[in-house]
Amino acid sequence: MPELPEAETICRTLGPHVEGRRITAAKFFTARVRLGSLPELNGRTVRRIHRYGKQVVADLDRGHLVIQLRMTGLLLWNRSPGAHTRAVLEFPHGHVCFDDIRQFGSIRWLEAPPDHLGPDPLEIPPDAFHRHLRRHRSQLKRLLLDQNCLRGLGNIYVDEILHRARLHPRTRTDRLGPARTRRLHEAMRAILTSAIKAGGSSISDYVDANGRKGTFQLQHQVYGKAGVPCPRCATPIRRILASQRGTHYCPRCQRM
DNA sequence: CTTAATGTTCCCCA
DNA sequence: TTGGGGAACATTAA
Repeated sequence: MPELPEAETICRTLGPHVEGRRITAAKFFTARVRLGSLPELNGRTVRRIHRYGKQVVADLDRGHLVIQLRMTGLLLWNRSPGAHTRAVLEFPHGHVCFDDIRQFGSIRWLEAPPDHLGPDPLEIPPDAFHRHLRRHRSQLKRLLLDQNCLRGLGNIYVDEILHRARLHPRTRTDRLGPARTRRLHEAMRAILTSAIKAGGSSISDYVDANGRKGTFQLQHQVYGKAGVPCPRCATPIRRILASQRGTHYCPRCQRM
């Protein structure tokens, strides 16, 4: 579920509950949720909650807990554990449940903070973004989804960003000129900041750490809207497969 | 019963 | 070496 705006929203809603607090117990209910070996967490203090791309990172007094939410992961403050609860972190004043229906998510421990992925879409300047994309010659959608190229974008937001930028998902990145890259950069910033402001997109079951849904799905222009008239030109939105993902775009506004 | 789902990794081929 | 296709992971809902 979480892409950059959802991960950001989870951090903003979870941070105030646990930052500066001491972990009193860590419980894991499935083997696959732990990626690698974790040190003793009991007694460790959570210094800060922040995101790295789509991942939620808890800085501890030593080391970092990195939580990959993948498709269905959720971090929930003070909710009773259920059938899909894979791990629980306990504090003196409450607990965090890591719920994950599909079990693709994971929790791992790193001595040093993660730094292996591409730049953050909200931090990269327009000119660097242009040079960055020009270095590859793949389909635009594929490249934007590649976390090694850019960290944080996922299927929903790439479709929304490409529609706003009026770019076809199969555009070759090596044929993007400065004007179109600039448009893409502007669209990326605009969509992501609006989505964060709206608390993310709740399509199926995403909620923030307090259990609240986001509202950005109400502003979606193309994602999940195959056959619906394009808000800009009324041409029916088309759904194709690009980079193995369902891809929604306007065949008239977004030409190659 | 089949298909698709907000993600990532790995294997294979050109 | 680079890019792209497909499978795999596990679960639910339409």
